[in-house]
Amino acid sequence: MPEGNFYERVYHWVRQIPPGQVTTYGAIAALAGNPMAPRAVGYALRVLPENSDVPWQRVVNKAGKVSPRGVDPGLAVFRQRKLLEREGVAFDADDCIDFKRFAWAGPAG
DNA sequence: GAGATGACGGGCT
DNA sequence: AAGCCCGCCATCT
Repeated sequence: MPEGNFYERVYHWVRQIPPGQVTTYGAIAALAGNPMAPRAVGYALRVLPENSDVPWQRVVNKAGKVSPRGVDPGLAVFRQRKLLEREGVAFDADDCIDFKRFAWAGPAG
């Protein structure tokens, strides 16, 4: 039993993201029932272990970039980017992901 | 119970 | 176009 149902919802929707596709914190927040709680989504993903079954790496910010976090933001971004590239997600020279090509359309399709 | 935190987003400058 | 400030939320201390 999770402490809050919100976390469970976030994890549920993030698990729906197929490999090679990405979505935003805002989109997950909306799916979880709180469109104005993208920060809470980040908080939920923050507590996940690296070996979690939740593909947290497929969630990026609205700018199409990986969000820096932790004591070593550069390393964290590097590792997430590597995971995504391994799935086929491409980054441009500005470290941005092209949503036109890799954005998750959502549960509806 | 109150104050502070953080992997965001929108609006304004 | 890029950067700064404010507001939003759930959670933690």
